[in-house]
Amino acid sequence: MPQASTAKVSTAPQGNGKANGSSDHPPSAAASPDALADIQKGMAGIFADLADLVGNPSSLGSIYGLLFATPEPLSMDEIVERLDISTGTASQGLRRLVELDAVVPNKADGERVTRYAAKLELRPFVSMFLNQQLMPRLGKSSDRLADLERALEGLSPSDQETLRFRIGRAAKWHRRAGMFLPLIQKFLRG
Amino acid sequence: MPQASTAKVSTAPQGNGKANGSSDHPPSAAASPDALADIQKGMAGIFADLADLVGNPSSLGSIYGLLFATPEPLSMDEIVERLDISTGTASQGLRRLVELDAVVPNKADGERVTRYAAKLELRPFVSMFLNQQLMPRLGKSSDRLADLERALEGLSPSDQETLRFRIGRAAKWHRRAGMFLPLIQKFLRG
DNA sequence: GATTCACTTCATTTTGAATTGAAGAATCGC
DNA sequence: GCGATTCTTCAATTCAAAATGAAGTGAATC
Repeated sequence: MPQASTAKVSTAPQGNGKANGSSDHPPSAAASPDALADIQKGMAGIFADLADLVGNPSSLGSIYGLLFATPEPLSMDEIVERLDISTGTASQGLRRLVELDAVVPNKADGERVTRYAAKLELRPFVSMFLNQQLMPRLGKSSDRLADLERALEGLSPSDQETLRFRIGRAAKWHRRAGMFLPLIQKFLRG
Repeated sequence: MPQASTAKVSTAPQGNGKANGSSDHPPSAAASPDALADIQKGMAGIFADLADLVGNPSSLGSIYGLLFATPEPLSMDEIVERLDISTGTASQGLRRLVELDAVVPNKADGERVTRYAAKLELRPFVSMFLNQQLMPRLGKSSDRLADLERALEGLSPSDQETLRFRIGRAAKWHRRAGMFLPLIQKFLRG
């Protein structure tokens, strides 16, 4: 049972959220105590689950989710505060997200802090998963399968026959997968 | 770094492997000390990695891999011995594999033990992954997204506009994914 | 119906990834 | 330069999933 992630994702609804610099809409028709914070929390949770589904630390997802649901860019400190994570996690997570091109850092002119915004395209996320997680692993298994096929030599003829067939079968699936992934990428692009 | 799994998968190449009941080919042209055991070990490793790639305990993969590379069905004890895992792990792993229809149990007539053989079709494996791991999670996220969309009410008009757009975008990707998975299944079938 | 053997269950332990947080580095304004 | 502020690093900690193994269950044999 893969646990719905993130018992946290900020429990604290303290004062008003919305710590962003510029904008300052008159709170106008604000309904719930802080509806925006709730939505941000929700998004953080959703993306946290998604992240660990594809084998990434869920904090990565939380951070991205928060930014995705935040109109204005956030500083690292704001992220730390809202998600209630450590500075270390935030720092590393942001670095990774920037590498993945899922988040854009922005050190504005006279500012001291760097602020981060989510790129709204999710494609990089997906294709990063395909390229960095699936492809390399598939490649490695294929190589290993090839090694095994070579090792068949030293087998009794009957075992040799059986295993050659079976290894061939496994290899066939690897080939299929290897053909599909690029195909999926193309589909995502279209 | 997801560690290439399974430092074990049986280190011990003790005496002769091949503990299977019936067959007993004259070892004929046996080259390496025990080539069959090596291949089995290799397969166990490959499938262990694959298993944890898709979020299953790697022991599941080891067991399946071993059976996949074993001409004759194996008893639980033989599996425990060859993979050097505990009876508990083997018992639970086999149960799961049988549920997944990846392995067939066979309590032969006058025998006391149940012997297990790998089903060679890998399709069940793949489609199980799609159906039991991906689909449900995607469904859950979709629901959660819908909830968030409803929560937009209590937002300032400008935030509302921004977030409606963004949530819509996330939802679009979910829909795409939801369309693709069945499509992949069909491809696997063909 | 007692004994043996095959298997299951589950409380405990192990393990390894994720997280923390404080110390150090870097950067900026003065 | 100096101090203040932001960010990075990494050894130590936490935590949950996986593995263990011994006690329990059940079935087959005599």
